[in-house]
Amino acid sequence: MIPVFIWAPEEEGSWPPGGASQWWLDRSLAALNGDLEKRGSRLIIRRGPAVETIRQLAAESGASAVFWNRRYEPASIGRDRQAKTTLREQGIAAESFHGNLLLEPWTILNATGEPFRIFTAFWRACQRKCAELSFSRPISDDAVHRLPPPEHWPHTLDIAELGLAPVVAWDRGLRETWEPGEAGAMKQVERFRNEALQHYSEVRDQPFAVGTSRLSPHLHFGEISPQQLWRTCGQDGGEAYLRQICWREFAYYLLYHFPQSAEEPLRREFGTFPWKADPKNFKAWTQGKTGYPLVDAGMRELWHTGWMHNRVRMVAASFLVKHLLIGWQEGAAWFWDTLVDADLANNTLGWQWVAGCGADAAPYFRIFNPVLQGEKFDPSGAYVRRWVPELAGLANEWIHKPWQAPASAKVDSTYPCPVIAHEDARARALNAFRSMASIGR
DNA sequence: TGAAATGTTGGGGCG
DNA sequence: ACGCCCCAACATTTC
Repeated sequence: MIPVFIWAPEEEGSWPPGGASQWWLDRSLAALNGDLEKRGSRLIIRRGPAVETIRQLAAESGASAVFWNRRYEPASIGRDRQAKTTLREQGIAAESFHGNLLLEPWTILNATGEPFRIFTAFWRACQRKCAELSFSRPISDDAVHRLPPPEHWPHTLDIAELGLAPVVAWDRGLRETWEPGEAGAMKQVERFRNEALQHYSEVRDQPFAVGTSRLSPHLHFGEISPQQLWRTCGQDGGEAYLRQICWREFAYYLLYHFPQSAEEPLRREFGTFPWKADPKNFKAWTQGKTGYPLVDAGMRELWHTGWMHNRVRMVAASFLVKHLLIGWQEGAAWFWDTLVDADLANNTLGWQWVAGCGADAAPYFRIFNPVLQGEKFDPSGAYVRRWVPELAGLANEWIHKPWQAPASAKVDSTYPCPVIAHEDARARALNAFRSMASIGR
C-alpha cells in the first residue's frame, strides 16, 4: 500500500490554497507522514498535474487499484471523474469514497425533487437521514498497527520541496495556536467534549471563551470526519453543535448544486449591485483599523492566528459588506488567504449569507451594530482587550465605543476613530439594499 | 444567526 | 376615589 499526496494547486480553479492554508497543509503532511512512519509506512509526495501523476505512479509501482475520498468543489468533481476514467482505461481499479461529508449532496432533495434552499428544512432532512444511517465507528488504531509497505518505495519529493512553508517567518501566531494533523484534531475533540460541548449553546457566541469546537481546519483537511463528530458529539446538549456541522453540510450541498456560487451571487438581482471600490477602507478593514473594537479585534485575531470566532466573522463580514458597501467577493478573497480553515463551500456560504444574496441569507435590513454586538457577546471586553491593546486600559463602559469615552479615559491615541459613523452607514446601506428587496424573492 | 422605531401596558405620583 | 401623566418594560412593526 502506498499512501500518496499530489500537490496541484493550479487545478483548484480560481481557488488555489492561500497562505494560511498552505501553512497548515505543510504541517499536516508532516504529521501524516510521521503517523505513517510509526506504522512502517510513509507518505509519497508528488507534484501535479494530478491525473497524469497518479496514472504514472500507479504504472511504475504496479498498483492494481487507487482509492481516495471524494471532494465536492466544482474544480475537483471533473478531476475525480477524469482520474477514474484514465486509471480504469489502464486496467487499474479506481474508487472514490464518501468520507468528507455526512451525506452525499445528491441524495437530499425536497418534496418537489429540488435542492433545499432553506437551512431549517435541510437540517430536518439531515437529522432524519443520519438517524437512519447510524454511522459506523472508524477503524481502530490497533487495526492499522502496521501498513504493508511496497517492495520498493517509489521516488518522493520532500515536503519542503513543495514550498508551502513561509519564506519569511510570519507564522508565529499560527504555530502557537494550532497543532495540525490527526493527533491535534483528536486533542481538540477531547478538549471540546470535556470542556465546552455541554454549554455549547450558551457559550458558543462569546468570542473570548473557548466555547466552540475549533475543529474547522481539521475538518477541512480531513484530519477528522463529520461522521466521527456526529457519532460522538450528539448527546446531552450536543444537538446545537450537530446543527453547526449541518451548516457545513449545507454549504457543500449548495456549492454542489449551485457550482457558480463561489464566484457569483446566488440571487441574480445582486449581480448588478453597486459595490464600492474603496481600497483605503478595505485596507483599514484587513488591518483591524476600522475604529470599531469588535471588528478590529476579529480582524487582528484572524491575522495573528489564521482563525476568527464565528460570531465575530459575521460582524466583521457584515461591516465590510453593509457599512463599507465593499463587495463580498473581496472579503471572501481576504478570508481565503488568511484563514487556516479556508474552505470554498463554507467561505462562499458565509459571505453570501452576510451579503444577503445567498440561500436562506440574512435579509438586507439586518445590519449588525458592532457596538451592540460587542456589548452583547463580549460584555467584559476581554476579547477586545486581548486583540486591541490600544484599548486595554479602557473601562467596560467605553470598550466597544471608545470615541465616546471622556477625555480622561485611557485610549491610546493611535487607535483610529470610526471610519464611518454607524447611523450614517446603516442609512446608506438600507438605501442601497432596499431596491434589491423588491426584485426576485 | 438584528436593530430601531413605534405601540401597548401598567404601576406610581400627583392634583 | 379618580383621572391624568409619565415612563419603564415589554411587545409589535418596520427597516
